[in-house]
Amino acid sequence: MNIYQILDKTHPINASSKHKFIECFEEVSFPKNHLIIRSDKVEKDIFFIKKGIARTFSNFDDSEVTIAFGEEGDTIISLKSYILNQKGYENIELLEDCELYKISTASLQNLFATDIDIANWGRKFAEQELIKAEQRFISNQLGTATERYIELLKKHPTLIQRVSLGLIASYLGITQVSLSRIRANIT
Amino acid sequence: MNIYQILDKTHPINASSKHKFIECFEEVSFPKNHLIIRSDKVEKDIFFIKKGIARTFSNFDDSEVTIAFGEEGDTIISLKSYILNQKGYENIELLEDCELYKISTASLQNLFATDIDIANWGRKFAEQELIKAEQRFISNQLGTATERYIELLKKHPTLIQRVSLGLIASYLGITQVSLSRIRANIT
DNA sequence: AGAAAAACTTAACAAATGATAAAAAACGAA
DNA sequence: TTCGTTTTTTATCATTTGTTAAGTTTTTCT
Repeated sequence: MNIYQILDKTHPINASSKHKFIECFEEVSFPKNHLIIRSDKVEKDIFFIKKGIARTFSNFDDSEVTIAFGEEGDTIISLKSYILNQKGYENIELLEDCELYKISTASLQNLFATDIDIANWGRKFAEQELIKAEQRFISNQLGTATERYIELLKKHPTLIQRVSLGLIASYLGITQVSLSRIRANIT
Repeated sequence: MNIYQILDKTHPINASSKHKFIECFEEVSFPKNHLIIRSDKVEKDIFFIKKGIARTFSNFDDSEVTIAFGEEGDTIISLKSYILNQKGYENIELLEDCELYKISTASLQNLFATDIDIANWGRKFAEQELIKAEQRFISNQLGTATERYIELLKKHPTLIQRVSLGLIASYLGITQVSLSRIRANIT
């Protein structure tokens, strides 16, 4: 998915603003297993996935939560770095070799402050992420792990082939062993 | 909390834009138990709480999830109406007699399209809600209901006095009976 | 104040999930 | 391919949370 499609997906931008915007991006590649965002750092860049898949997760004590998976067109971002310029709670690792579009938060802030079309793009971007976050929250509060797993299968059927069971389980908020048991029961 | 404080809390706006912005608000009052946002409607307005407390919840089948409580300075909003102009999944009821500031989404869209300062205010607003949503999600995935209850007590000590146990339980994702048992165990 | 309604607690049993361990299957590198 | 590693399954037992029901306390209304 190229950068034009990625930006347009969020919000249309007029041609001259879009040109200015796209000039700030750089294409980069990283290998599988690369830890691209670290929770102990204020991250200076955000990324969009051209090709590949990533996992956002958070560590506390000895346990780990998978917050999200990102596929082509999705964003790799430390929210607390991007929004508050603070150390985040997210780590993001690449689950495959990835091709990414990179832009610095400094460039973004500058574009937001000077171009109303891009400012509204930034607003739409946050709003769409917010909708996703709330839907995710509601579906995790409702129903059993079995229901959530079946819903995930329906919504992201390809994900199960690309990602290990343990990570899916951590995304669903259960242990890998529980998920294996659930799979045995629904077939 | 007045409308100046509420708007500034999110993002500073220059004086003339702020004046234009505030002119679009209207003060309204509603009694306790009023259902101000309904999930079966596209809502045309959003509200900020001057005085009082509200609860956002979602119904599916026969169960109900409390998504959030809103106190003074917080927003009463159907995200899907505001962002996508679609019917939402949220109901919002007032838990006390409330004084509110009201603005139409149409006015907001108009302000966003024409004033870069207000567009960036809208961006910051969505971003801050996003941070809250993600923190909430992470803390609900981690640890036991007991830990989440203790965390809530620390973060919002006044809430427990203003809101019934059943609603707190539904916020924590457990039943009222379970929460009562938890309270009996931690004292 | 007194009656009715709502909120909260307690208890017993059921269901879902966690923890641990061991075995089987799938995957990857030499 | 083959050996070693990782992933997945299966099983057992412990813990947490849900369900139902009954009883107590608190709040609300007249």
